[in-house]
Amino acid sequence: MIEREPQPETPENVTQTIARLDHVMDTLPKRLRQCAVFTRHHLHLIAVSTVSDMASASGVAPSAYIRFCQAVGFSGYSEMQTLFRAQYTSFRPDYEQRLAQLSPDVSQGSGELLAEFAESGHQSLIGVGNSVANEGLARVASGMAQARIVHLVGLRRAFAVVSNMSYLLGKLDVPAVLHSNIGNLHAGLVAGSGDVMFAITFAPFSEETITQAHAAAERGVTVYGLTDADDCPLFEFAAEVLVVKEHEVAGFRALNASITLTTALSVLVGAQRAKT
Amino acid sequence: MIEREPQPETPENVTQTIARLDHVMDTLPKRLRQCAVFTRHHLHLIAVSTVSDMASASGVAPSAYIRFCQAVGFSGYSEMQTLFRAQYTSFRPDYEQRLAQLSPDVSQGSGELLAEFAESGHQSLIGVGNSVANEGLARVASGMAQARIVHLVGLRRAFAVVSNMSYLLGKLDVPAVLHSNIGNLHAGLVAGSGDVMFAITFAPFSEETITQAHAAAERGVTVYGLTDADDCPLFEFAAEVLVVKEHEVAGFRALNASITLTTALSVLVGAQRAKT
DNA sequence: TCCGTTATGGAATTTTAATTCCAATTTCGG
DNA sequence: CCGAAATTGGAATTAAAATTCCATAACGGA
Repeated sequence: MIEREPQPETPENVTQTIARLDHVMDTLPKRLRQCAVFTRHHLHLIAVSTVSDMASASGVAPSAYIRFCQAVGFSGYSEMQTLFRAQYTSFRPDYEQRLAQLSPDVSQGSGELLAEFAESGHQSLIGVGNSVANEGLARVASGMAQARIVHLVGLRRAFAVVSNMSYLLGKLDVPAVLHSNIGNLHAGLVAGSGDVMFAITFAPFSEETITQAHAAAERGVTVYGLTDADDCPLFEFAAEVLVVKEHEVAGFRALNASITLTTALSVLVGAQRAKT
Repeated sequence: MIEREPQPETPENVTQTIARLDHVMDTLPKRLRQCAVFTRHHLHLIAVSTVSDMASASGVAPSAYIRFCQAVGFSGYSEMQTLFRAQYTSFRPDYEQRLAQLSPDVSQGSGELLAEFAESGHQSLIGVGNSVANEGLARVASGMAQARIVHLVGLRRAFAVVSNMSYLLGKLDVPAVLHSNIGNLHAGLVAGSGDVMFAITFAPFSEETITQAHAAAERGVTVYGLTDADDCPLFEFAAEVLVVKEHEVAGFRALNASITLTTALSVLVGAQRAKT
């Protein structure tokens, strides 16, 4: 028998899996490539689907899908699924330990840490493509597109996210105001009829942000929100609240999901506005 | 046989499930209550776990866990799990459609766009882990850790990135100043001996940022940089320049790589500083 | 304490999913 | 247009998970 390519090693995390996927993509036969293409765009489904689900979604027989898993370096579907499920169960025993040894020896760990954050970013992004947020996104976008002015509110961790939105919306000629609390301008009072507010707050929720959003809502301003927890006070008065789940490393939550979602949102708003 | 309580109806969504959980909580016997308590706090695990997983996590036998599911109104664990999985696969009905339009690339829907950006994020992150920047990262981190004050400079697209660094460094007790150009403060002139500047600029490079960084460098301040192109002017006078390649969608570059890299950097600086 | 009732854990069973195997089909070099 | 090699779908098998059953234990009222 002809010597096969050096047997690929089992991917150990999402990052490696994606890398290998991209790598083998071109070398696979038709059906297996279908699996690769579909899977690449629906990574988040792996954790909650059976082989048959993934196979039929890929337009392929279950046996083919398993062959695909093997081509990517796993022993079968179960092994691959375990890897993608791990992110939800990530109170993994060794996780806290690993991070505990983070501070003792930092110099050695700089590459390691970066890789951890990259991995964490991948995991955050996997969650972003699906779920409820999708549907609400279109509604929020069209609401914002019709606004006279969009008020952006977000403090602390959320500030970077609204900064980015502010930049993007500006570039797209969408009238937007980035509210910082410099100079005590109170967004809730500045906003007027026909305006829309987009407020971002992550747990533990910023009092200031909530207050401003609430004030705006009471003045009849449509408030949209983005948060990372189901018990966010924004739900009480916002017209729509988007939810992202960010993965975290060593207590530092990533921003990948939030930034990606809000970037897409901004572009949607810009596009919708340009049309009118 | 004595009339049992009116048989609870099957919850149809997560909201109803939670409601019923809270409702029956007090009426359940010991073991089943354990299930309720654990499950209430780990709802997200249901979609990706087996009965045995949930049972042992609740400290209970599998059969008990199933009885618990029935007490909540489901026919068994499978039915409950299906409900929780649905939220990840809510667009599953049109799987077949998707399959059809798979190979020719996406037509723009809001969901599709989001998926594009998520994809773009993955690609950016892949680059971050293995690039050359790795090695420089440790040097930049230790340089920043020894600084009296860290000056953060970045405009336009880069502003969101420095905002985030500012937040993180603050949380980590690293003295850092976020320079905006509000009030015409010129970072290059404020920075003094023993300070370090971290400047971020992406192509096309911000004149303002370059000027400020240059001025600082001339005054003897160590300048570190982050950019996305090899011809960045920062290379001329910065002590070290990190490079990230951001992927782009429809002309909008992502920020995933930059944010991930700078987050890791910030944490490294914080950790190193805490040690001394 | 005793008895009837309810609750519990684990073994036995059923159901469903994962994987392997193989015959049929396609692909490609000559 | 033929034959070898690779690829594929589906049937057969194996593995695993879900559910039921039952003997035992715990509980609560007389």
